[in-house]
Amino acid sequence: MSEQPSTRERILQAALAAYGTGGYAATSLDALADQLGVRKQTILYYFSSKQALFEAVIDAAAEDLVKLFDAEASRGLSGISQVEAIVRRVFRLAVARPELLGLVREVTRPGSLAAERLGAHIAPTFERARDFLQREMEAGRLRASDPSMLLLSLYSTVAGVATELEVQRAMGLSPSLRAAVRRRQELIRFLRAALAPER
Amino acid sequence: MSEQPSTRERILQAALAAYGTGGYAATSLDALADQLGVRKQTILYYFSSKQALFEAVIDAAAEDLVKLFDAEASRGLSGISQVEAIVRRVFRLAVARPELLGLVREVTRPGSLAAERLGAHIAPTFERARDFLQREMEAGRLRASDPSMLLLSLYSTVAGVATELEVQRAMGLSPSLRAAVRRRQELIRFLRAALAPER
DNA sequence: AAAGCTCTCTACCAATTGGTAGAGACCCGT
DNA sequence: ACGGGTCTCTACCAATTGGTAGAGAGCTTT
Repeated sequence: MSEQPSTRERILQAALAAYGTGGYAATSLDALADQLGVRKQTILYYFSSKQALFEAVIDAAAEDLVKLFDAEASRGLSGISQVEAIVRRVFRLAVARPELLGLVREVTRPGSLAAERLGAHIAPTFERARDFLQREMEAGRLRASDPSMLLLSLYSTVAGVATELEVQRAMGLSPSLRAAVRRRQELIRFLRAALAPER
Repeated sequence: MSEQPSTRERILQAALAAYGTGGYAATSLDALADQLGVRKQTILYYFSSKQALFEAVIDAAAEDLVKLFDAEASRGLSGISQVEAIVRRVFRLAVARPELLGLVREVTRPGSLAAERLGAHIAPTFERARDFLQREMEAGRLRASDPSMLLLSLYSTVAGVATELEVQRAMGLSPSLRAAVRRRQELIRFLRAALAPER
């Protein structure tokens, strides 16, 4: 007997999907309500304004993301193995819930008012990741470089390969699941080469 | 005596900037017109609808991008040097015209109607890039891998590092110009490591 | 000077937007 | 039976949206 999600939860999920794919501005409350089989005023009962809904969506998404990464990071792997585990996790996420990464893209738009909000949630996780990279570099298990910068490169590469479906289509890459798996393997080879310490 | 841009050109430029940063849906014709000191109907005189303006913006942006890359690619460098030259070029572009890369992001949204249009413009350049990578791999000047996939990784990494300003801020990276230069150097080291053929 | 073309404007419009006010239905403990 | 939450609804509203119709100003051509 699976508990059915509350109306509030359903609204959050639908809004996350819509904002994460179509974008915030392009998603009207009416459209959202229609899709849920509910009146717009029901949404405004749970969330006092469109902006408030957006913020709630960001909070929910951030919580999911942080939980996911922290779970993966706490397994205590080392060096490239840990990076590889995270990459696999992100790819699984990109397949299962593409709208989550899409929302991050939406929020990190230049001038976005919501970027700070997401940043505040994720900052601790970033810091731990950076510290991890630094430790591993010092221990000689990763190629030495600027950890912040490396983290940015990793984020860009993984998020891009995982989410840029249209670009992949334009490049003639198949959007099938099997192809995505191959893509992940190629990416991991790419990252291994970039991260392996020099001998 | 520098020729001043025509009204049509000014509209295109302003629309490119607005769509490339705030996004298509979030930019109204009225806002655009205000910013240009012109009435909305003037815009609709040159471009029959908002959608038509968007398409014209995409065409103009694609032309700029293709011209830029082709110029850089025709210098006949080889292997990593060529990749490095492109990366430098993209960074210069990200500083000088951030809205151009922002527009690419906007257009490559999932489900975007305009993605095909941009793709059609850029496809030949992609193909040439892929052929280049393949040749260089066969010649042993780049690490062997899937050229399409490598191209996607390169695009994601470079575009991300060059454009994800909010993410960089969240990671505690300074947005100053000097910091951007260091960032580019770190990225090039990262890519060199990833691309260098195995010895 | 008249006709025609290019360009920007004023005046509107119907549809959609986010949001307010408040009624009614359901469920709970008393 | 009843009063008080909790929830979803109908009814509206002012502002903004993309878009139409057409006048008029300034050219150039005849």
